[in-house]
Parts: sequence; C-alpha cells; structure tokens
Amino acid sequence: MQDLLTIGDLSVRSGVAPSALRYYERLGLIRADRTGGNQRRYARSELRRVAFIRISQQVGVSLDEIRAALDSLPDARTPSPQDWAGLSASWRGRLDERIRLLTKLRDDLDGCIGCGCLSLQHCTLSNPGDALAGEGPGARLMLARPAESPA
Amino acid sequence: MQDLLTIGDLSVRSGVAPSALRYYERLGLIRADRTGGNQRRYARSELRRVAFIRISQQVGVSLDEIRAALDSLPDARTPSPQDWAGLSASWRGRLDERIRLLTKLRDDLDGCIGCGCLSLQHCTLSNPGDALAGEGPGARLMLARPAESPA
DNA sequence: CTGTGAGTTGAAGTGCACTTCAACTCAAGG
DNA sequence: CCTTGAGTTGAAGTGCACTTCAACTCACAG
Repeated sequence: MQDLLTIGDLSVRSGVAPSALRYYERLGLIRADRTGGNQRRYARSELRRVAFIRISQQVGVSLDEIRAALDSLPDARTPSPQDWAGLSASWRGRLDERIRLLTKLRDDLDGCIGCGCLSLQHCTLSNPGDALAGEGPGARLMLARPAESPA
Repeated sequence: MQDLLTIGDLSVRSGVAPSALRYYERLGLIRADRTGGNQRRYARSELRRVAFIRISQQVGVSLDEIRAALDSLPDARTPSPQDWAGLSASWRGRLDERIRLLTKLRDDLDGCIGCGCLSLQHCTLSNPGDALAGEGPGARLMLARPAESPA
C-alpha cells in the first residue's frame, strides 16, 4: 500500500471519474504531485478533499463556493479533523434551510392536494400578489429557484 | 379583468420571465391562443400549469418529466382540482425521498463533525469500499449525484 | 394617425459541471 | 525490448434551463 495514488486509484476509491478529478484540479479544488513522466500522484489526504467536495455538492453548494471553503484550510499543514469539522459545520445551516424549505413545500403540497388549488393567487405555495417583477433578473420569485441546477 | 392574459400579464402574475414562458411553450408545457396579429393570449388556467411547473422544479423534477406529467391531464376539458391533486400527489414520494436523503446527510454530517473524519473508507457518508467503478457511467457513486444540477 | 411600449421570431449565447476526443507519452509485466 | 493499459493535454462537445439579440410587427392611448 503505497502512500501516493494514481488518478485511477483516486477515481476508484472516491467514485469520481478521472475527467472530473482533472476538472477539480483545474478549478483549484484538489492538487497533485507529478512523477518524472508528468503523471499525477495524489497524497492520501486528497481523498478527504474529494469526499468533502462530493458531500458539499449534496448540500447544494457550487464548486466555486467549495473552492473558497477549501481555500480557508491551512496550507502549511495537513488539515486536522477539527479543520474538516469546522468546514462541515459551516454547511450545516444551508442544509437545515434546504430541508426546511423542502419540508414546507411538502406540507403545502399536502394542503393543495386536499383542495386541488395550486392557485397562484391564493395557495400558500405561491406568489403573494402581482407586485413583483422589475426588481432585476431573478428577483421576482417567491419560490426559491430550484437550487438544484448543476451536474 | 379580461379572461385572456398577454405574455407580460402571465409573466408578472407567475413570476416567470417571458423568455421562460416561450421556452415552456416550445417544450409543450403550456399553450397559448394567438390574436390576429400573432400575439400569445393565455387562458387563466395556464396560470395553474405554470404554478405546477415551478412547484415541480422545486421538488427536483426535470422539465421533461413535468411535460410527461402534464401530458397525462385530460385535454378535452379544463383540469379539475382533483386532476391537479393527483399530479401533485405523484411528486409526494420524490419529495419525501429528497427530504430523507438530505436529513440523513445532515445526521451523518453531525456525526462527522464530531469525529472530523470525512473518511472515504470509514465514514457512513461515503463509499463502502473500492468495489465500485466499471458499472457504467455514473453507476459508481454511493452518494446520490446532486439532483441539483439544472438552472 | 402616430408614437411607444409590448410582443414576435430564430439563432446564438450563458453558466455549470462535466465528458469526449485525438494525438500522444508513461509505466510495468512478460 | 515490446506491448498494453493507464495517463497526459487542450479543445470541443453535452445537457439543462434559460437569456439575449437583432430585426421586425402589434396594440392602443392620445
């Protein structure tokens, strides 16, 4: 068990395609040493970074924000468990908010299933009036935009 | 209060940009009558369709699947409250699943915050081993892909 | 009748997160 | 040494959900 991983090793162990790993490197999310022949060799600690990236994506964070978060790690030493715990904790609020919104949507949907309304004028799900629009692009939605987007 | 809406009316009342409404029409999600001068005029019932579309996106459903769902509505008559209730109910399971996954992620994250692990080998968040990959593209992830992707 | 804001079209552009491709080099077992 | 699978690169392509643009027409208040 050598302590440096090839891109194939990291791909298999993380479940992330080699092309995605190279993409993450271009964005500055992970890093690799190079062999004399210019091949990537990853420290085992990169596994943790990749794990953090995938988990963060689950939470609904963009790669750009993930990069910012990872940049806050100390670069002098290998991040400690506490470092990782801190980063993970910082997503906690977002996750709570996502769960809260989705749960509200479910409850509202249950109410609407009862009445069959789906009315944009009256249903609690929707837009509380017409006095929207004209607040710049994307600023006029009541329902949060599908945070879903990527991938 | 006339019973037909211009695209601007529908946009303001639904909170969806005119360009998006035209896009929805191209995809067959909504429909419009035309004036003699070729301008769109929407029946008020289209408001409900747009509401359903936005709600469905919140649930994490793609426009293509939403189209399929809408296609199941009776086209002879204006959909009844029950028709809408049925469609909404069909998303209920997906919403439950999304909430379940996110809640599990939160709990796991809490556990990991405690130990600071984020280990791909041991953490309950991740990949239960290396025996993945080679099951076709995208089939090797433990964590569901970020259903998030679009918009 | 006219000016103006609202509407029309198809084609192209955007942003994100990747994937695919071609042409090439590396690493390691037999 | 040679073959073969794994790795390298930059550029281009993909899919989704839209937005933007240019060039044009409509609808309606005055």
